Amino acid sequence: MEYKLDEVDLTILRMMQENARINNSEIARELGMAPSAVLERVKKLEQKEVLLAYHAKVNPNAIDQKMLSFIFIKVDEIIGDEETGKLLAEIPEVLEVHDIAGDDGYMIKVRTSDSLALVSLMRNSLSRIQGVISTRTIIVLQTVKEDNKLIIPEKLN
Amino acid sequence: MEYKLDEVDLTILRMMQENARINNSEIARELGMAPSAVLERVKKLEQKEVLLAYHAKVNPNAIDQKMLSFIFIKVDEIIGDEETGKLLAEIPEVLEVHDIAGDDGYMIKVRTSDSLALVSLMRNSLSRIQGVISTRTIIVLQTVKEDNKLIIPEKLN
DNA sequence: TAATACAAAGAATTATATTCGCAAAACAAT
DNA sequence: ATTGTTTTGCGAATATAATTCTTTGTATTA
Repeated sequence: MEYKLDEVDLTILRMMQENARINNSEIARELGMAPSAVLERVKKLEQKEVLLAYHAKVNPNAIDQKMLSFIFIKVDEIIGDEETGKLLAEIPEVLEVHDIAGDDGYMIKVRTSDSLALVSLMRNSLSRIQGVISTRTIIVLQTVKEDNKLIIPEKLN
Repeated sequence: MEYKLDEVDLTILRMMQENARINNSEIARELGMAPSAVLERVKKLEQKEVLLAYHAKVNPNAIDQKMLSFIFIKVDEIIGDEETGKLLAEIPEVLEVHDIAGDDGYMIKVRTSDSLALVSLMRNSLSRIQGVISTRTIIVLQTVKEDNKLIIPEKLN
């Protein structure tokens, strides 16, 4: 699909990326246009799948998800090609699944309560997925930054 | 800080994580309580830093950010300890900065328009940061899943 | 130039957010 | 237990915002 975003769209995206709960009226004020027009824009951006979702960022520590790790997963390319990624994505502790170059495998981002939960996840969920040959785990000691806010340019093209 | 979240709080978190633009009235309906009470809860959750932010998820392709990579950065531990992470976090293309175990270094998540922009970022931004010894780059071919929705339990403790 | 979108404005309506006072419940201390 | 204190929710009132719809202007295209 084509996008063709103008400056108004980009401003909306910038404001909503910063605060998804901002109201249309405030965006309208900022842009100097009517709230109804902003609403139309937003709906169009959703419909064009430029705006994909609105997520509240929950503090992991508050709900006892203190451990973060990344796991590299080597996959038997003959058996599980597309399928393995989908199966990985179904695991709720797995927040991200990336198909990576080079090692014919995936890198996944996983949140668990602690290292025990991580081990059990690896034993019970990961290794039971067809095509998974080996794993290498990266433990995160501390996260300095974690907002997935993109750089939204002033103008496109 | 202490959290002490009850079932009502967890339901609110679950609903807002799924859709940050949901309105208090709908949460109230779901919970069978008054909208004003929900509002109070939400404000308290924000104040306690359980709810950290509300982000719109923007389609990277729509704004010409087609390339995703992870970079492992080895750091001279004597020079840049805490400082290096902060400097990395200041780069707008850098979406995440994680202090990782083992290699005394960081892993960062980076979005750029293309590989050229990635190279220029590494030359101009990364290597100029004090303490950065070496880098290893992981190129993402395709992302299967990327929602950072946590598992919110039915009950805590 | 006429016809066809397309986008925005503005008014009207509906829905939601927010405030506030009150009451009930939970909690703590003695 | 009982008293005092804090917390939490309710419900009504008001303010604010979302949404719908009609109209108007502006591009776009044949």
